[in-house]
Amino acid sequence: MAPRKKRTNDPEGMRRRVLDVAEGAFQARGYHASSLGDLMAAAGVTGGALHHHFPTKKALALAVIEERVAAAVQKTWIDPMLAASSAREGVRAVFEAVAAELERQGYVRGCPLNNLAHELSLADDEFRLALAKIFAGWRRAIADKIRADQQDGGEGGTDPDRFAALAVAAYSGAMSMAKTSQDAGVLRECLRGLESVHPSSGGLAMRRRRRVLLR
Amino acid sequence: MAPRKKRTNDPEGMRRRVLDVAEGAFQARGYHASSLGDLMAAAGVTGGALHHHFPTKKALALAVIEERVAAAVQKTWIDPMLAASSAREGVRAVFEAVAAELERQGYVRGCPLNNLAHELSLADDEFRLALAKIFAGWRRAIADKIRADQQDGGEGGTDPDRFAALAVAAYSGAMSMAKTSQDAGVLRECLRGLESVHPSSGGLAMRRRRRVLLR
DNA sequence: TTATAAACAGACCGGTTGTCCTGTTTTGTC
DNA sequence: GACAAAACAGGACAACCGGTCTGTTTATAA
Repeated sequence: MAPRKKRTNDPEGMRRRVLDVAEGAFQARGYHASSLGDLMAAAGVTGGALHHHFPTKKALALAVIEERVAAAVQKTWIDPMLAASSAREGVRAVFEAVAAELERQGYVRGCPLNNLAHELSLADDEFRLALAKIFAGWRRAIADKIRADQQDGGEGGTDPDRFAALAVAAYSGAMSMAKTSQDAGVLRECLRGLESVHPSSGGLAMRRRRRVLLR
Repeated sequence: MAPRKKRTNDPEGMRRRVLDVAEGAFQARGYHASSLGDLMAAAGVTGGALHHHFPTKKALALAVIEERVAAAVQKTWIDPMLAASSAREGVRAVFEAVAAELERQGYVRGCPLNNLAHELSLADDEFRLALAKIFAGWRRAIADKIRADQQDGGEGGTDPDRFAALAVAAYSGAMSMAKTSQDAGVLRECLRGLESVHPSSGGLAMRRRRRVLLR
């Protein structure tokens, strides 16, 4: 009786559990509002174990950013973009999918990347750089897709980097508003607006087209 | 000699000084990262005085949101929009002005509204509502300007609410990226993208135009 | 087995945080 | 001038935070 407690070392599992809890807490409450005590309790982890895997709170946040936030962007945006038949179709699909998912769960927690970016970018350069890297990869994926479309004969005069920047900005801003109003509708509104983006006048697109025509 | 210290009650001035400091600190470091001790020291205010004007930290933040953040949006966006010759020109002017200002000061602190919205929207419903109200007024100002343009014969098939949502989202998201990369250039990229928004196909615009043509 | 390091437990500590409370001074009113 | 209320000063405090420290248990390799 009184079965002796048996401990089983599972470093990877413990690390994963901590990251799971931290990812959720940072997303829902933010970095500063999440205490290590809360995380320890939620993950069922002692202080010694937590400190063993993540010496400081900053190290934990950095791991969340580099492993979890980056992965979330990859899964939500980059993978669907690679799989899409075109850049525009990919953007549309992601907006729709996210809006539908938010409406299904009836609650908007916001974009993980943007949430942390706002709170941590000015606090620490290491945070800022890690976050900026994810933004850059996100934009690059969209721009590359536009370029691929153009090699296939589509997307005539659209400037890839410009469209990518606008798509990411529109999504980020729309999520910000959706979070504040707790209503995913604005995502769809912004998508409709995005779909009206065409290189019809001015800018680099015009210049490019002209050059081609003069040849 | 030893001139007796004379105190002069100046409730409004003291309140203003506290709000000034709090506005700056919340913007630069965020709500949770700004302690009342820091604010008191920076404003040269004692605990008693602070507590007299703002019973809790939350009350202070609410005042910052309702008085300062709302005023900032009014000054930066709504007033220029009202003064502009058209909605598109107004949006362009604001983007350019903000980008130029950021480049002048060589530092991007981000959008006050978005900064606080991300940190506080999920923390407290009172915060969230106050912030949502400012977002709504911002979008309404732009949409109203589009409607005014349409009454003057311009902006044919542009959907006012849709364009307004996209403009606000693009600005918010662009500022988010600018803050993270500490580079205002993305603001200009997004502006160029926004300028390519025309009601040329799909959506309500298409339906409207078709209806006109069929008459 | 034995040595060796990694993995984990849990108490501990100095510093900070937001708030409250008791006084004192100033201001307005009769 | 008397008096009440507002404005302000400043200390006290309990809760909490992040980090450190020491000690124990588990896994690994010789």
